[in-house]
Amino acid sequence: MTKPVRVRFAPSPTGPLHIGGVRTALFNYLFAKKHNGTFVLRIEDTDQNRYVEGAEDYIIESLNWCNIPFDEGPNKNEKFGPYRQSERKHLYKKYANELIEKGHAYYAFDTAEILDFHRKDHEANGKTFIYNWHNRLKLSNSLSLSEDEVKGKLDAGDNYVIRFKSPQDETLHLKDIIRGDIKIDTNVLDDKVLFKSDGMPTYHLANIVDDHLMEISHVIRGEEWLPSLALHYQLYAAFGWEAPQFAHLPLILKPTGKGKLSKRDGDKLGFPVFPLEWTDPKSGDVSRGYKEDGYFAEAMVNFLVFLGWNPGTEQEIFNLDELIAAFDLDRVNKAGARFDPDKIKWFNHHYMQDQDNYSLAITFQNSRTELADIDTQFIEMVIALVKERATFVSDFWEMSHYFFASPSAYDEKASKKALKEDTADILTKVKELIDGVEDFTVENLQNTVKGWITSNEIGFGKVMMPLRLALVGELQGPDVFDIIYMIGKTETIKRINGLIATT
RNA sequence: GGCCCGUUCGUCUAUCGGCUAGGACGCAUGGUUUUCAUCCAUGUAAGAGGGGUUCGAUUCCCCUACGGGCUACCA
Repeated sequence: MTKPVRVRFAPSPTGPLHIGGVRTALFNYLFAKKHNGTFVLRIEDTDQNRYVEGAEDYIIESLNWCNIPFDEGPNKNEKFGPYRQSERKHLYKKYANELIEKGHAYYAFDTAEILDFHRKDHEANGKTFIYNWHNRLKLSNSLSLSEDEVKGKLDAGDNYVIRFKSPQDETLHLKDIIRGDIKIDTNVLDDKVLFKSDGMPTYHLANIVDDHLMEISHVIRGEEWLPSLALHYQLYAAFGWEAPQFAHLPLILKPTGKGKLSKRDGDKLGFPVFPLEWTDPKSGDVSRGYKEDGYFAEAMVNFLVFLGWNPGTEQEIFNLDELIAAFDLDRVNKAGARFDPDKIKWFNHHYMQDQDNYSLAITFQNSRTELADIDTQFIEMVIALVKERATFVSDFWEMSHYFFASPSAYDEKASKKALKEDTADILTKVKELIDGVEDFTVENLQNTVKGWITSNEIGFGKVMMPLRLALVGELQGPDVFDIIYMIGKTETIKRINGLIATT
């Protein structure tokens, strides 16, 4: 009997969740669902200085919008709660003390200034300052100081941190599901701070303690955590706990240029890097979101899942259930993936076709004041006609405004192409033909006009192009007879007259 | 600088020693639509370099180069 699968997504509420975080959450979610497991959300807010108002709500709303809600988390199935580390503060000190008692950790009293001095000094000499076995006895800590001195400092209320005592001359064998075996020489590791002088644990301690307490079976996180894996392994060993399995996901890189996709790339590169729009509570700056930019959550999820993973088949379109069935950590890539804004548009166009026309109509109607008084069912019919060429709901107006209002001008290039000397005469005749159609259906309109064209050997272009120009104002859009049917006989005649008047 | 991870078309990727290196996005061309787009078809374009191992390496190993991450009392 294997342990039940429990995974967690553990973001820090320091701002809006960016697209890389969404992908990490998504992989966790898929893995959990695939194995009938539990997807936990834990808020890692141990750094009080970086806490941002509203970020936690934003994270939760984002997961919900993406349809990857957590099973356990703040205010939800709090079996192992609380799920905010700030609310678990009282827990961590005990574990830090346990490590000290076991000889795996120690008090350190060095000030930030002195450490900074050492770092700069080393850097100036082309070296790196590492706080570990080779110099810890020369620094101020419970390993270098006498018992009395340590007690004195502690009793005096001096600031202290608790550091992990990284061993000397050991080789660690780490396992990663995606990357395989990794060997690390402990001599290059530093004595990481586990417990800060402000009474809060660092990420490392809190993370291990909580993953253990919350019975996390698999830690699926970004590759930026790989360097910390050695420490985390040692922490589990020091506590005598069984470590979860680890999987470090490849990073998402900028579309062009160097480095990983960052929060600031959004406005710079002209596409959103956040799932939802975000207004910075301090500066008031607004960052675009995929939702507000008109992307469908399914499209974003489908796009994101292919960044670093593939099913091994040629299927590209997956709904969430299909993803759950197909997902496998063994098929996650090692190399970072560049973000491709064009491809997510392609997914969006695809998912646009799957959308319900009525829902689209309502969204469209709400987005334009011009449509306030239009019958939603009429809009729905318009959408059915133009949807196949749209990527976003925001494309609709541009490609369908003529269904709702007469063209205000005629496109110059289109006019040149469509208008000939005999155009007025032809349109006059077409107008009469249309006026004469009793049973006003697309089929009747088509038969009438096309029949007339054929029998008079006029040439379709000479008739259809100016007719389209009259109705649309330019040479674009769906079938002319669909447009005529939709706007009706009176309006059609009015628009034809409008064009004739300009010739 | 140190440590760790990586490297197949421009981009996302398939290939788990036998390859005429496949698919998708993008781009180009053609067809459909006597419009524009959609759609369809075709084309374009790749295993970083050098050593091994092997009958045979994109695939396994080593080196180099390049890319990425980490290097805080941040996560």
